[in-house]
Amino acid sequence: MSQRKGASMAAAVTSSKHHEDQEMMMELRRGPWTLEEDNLLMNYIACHGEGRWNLLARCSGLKRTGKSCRLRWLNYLKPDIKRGNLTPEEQLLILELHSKWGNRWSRIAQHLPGRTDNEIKNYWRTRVQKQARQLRVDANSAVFRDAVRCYWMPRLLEKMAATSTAHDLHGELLPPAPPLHPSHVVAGMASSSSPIHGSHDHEQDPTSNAPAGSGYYHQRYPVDPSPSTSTTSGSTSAAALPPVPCFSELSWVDQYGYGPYSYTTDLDGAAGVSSFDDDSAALESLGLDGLDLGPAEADSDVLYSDTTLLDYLNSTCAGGGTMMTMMGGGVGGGSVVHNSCGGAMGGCGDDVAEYGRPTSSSSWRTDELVFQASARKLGDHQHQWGGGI
DNA sequence: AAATCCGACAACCGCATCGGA
DNA sequence: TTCCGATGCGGTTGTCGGATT
Repeated sequence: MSQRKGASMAAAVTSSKHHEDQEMMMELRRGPWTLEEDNLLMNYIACHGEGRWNLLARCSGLKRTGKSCRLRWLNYLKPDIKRGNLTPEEQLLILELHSKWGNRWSRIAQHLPGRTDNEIKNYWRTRVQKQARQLRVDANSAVFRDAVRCYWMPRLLEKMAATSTAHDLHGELLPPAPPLHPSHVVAGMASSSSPIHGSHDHEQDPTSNAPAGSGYYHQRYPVDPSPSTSTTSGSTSAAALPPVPCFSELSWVDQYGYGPYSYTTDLDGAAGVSSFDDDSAALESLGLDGLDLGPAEADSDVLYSDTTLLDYLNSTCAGGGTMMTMMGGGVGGGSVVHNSCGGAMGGCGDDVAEYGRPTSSSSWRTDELVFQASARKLGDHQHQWGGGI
């Protein structure tokens, strides 16, 4: 435990006026929750309901603070918590809402049923801010947000469109594991005091067979695979998301030909479409979907030369400008985002070597390189983020 | 094979706000 | 009006497993 925490604990203890409080503080458990603790908490809430967390902490037999109990419940045990990777729709929504509200995680979370503010916050910090760090720009800067809009968001839109047309959403995005609500665990839970580290359990591919002894994975991540029975808060389907103009309405993507890569036809001509389609298929095969860049492939640099990816970026951003106009109108309530991306992206090809790491490095992800190159270019233009607040 | 690094996320902390006495 | 406990929010840290060296 860190010195900071140790000091804070000590300070809390010494500031306590009563020996009882001191004793209680000394006995307080911290760190990962055990199965038994989860069991206790769920049982208590099942009987008494949520709220009055300090009372709960005192009466439930848990040696935890009310705060800790509340957090455990809200972020982990609550029945409608949705587990698993964020869908492209959700990622897009987060990017857009964050552009409007900033770090108002709880407010953003309200628009993503089943997702917690903590989860969204972590997503932002681990995925989005990572990109910003690599670019050496502030994640809240206009430059970075433009880059997100011109590269990232179109990618997510493509992914969404591809997913909606090529797959059953539920088959693609939902873990097929049978639903098992935490409350189901209460009765049949095996006695165990071993620490639980959910972050590692659920990092496993939900679609893969759970390894032996990983039953808690299913206990942790109750998902209702049936659209007909899913509730708004518990569903993972895109349809369950609140109606957000543009982003959640995939229909216009198809309607306007903004489905997977088709819009490049108008912008780059037939010659560009061919190689582009090849790349898109390959990109798809790698699982590159916006920020969720797939694992680095040993031959990825061979498959996707910078030139081809930059063509892709040029196409995407040029189209993205148009798309952003639509986005700005839909989401921002009428503000129009000018097509700055197409121009800004015009010379990206020359900048990859300048800004990116050597492409011979297998650990370097070409997508990131292109993303950063695009962001650098955008830095020359300093366009303001278009989504109205 | 071992050591180290890194990504991801659960959990904790401090502060702000709310609401009742 | 003030006090105080409960709750909510956002920032930060600790820990783990996997990837890399």
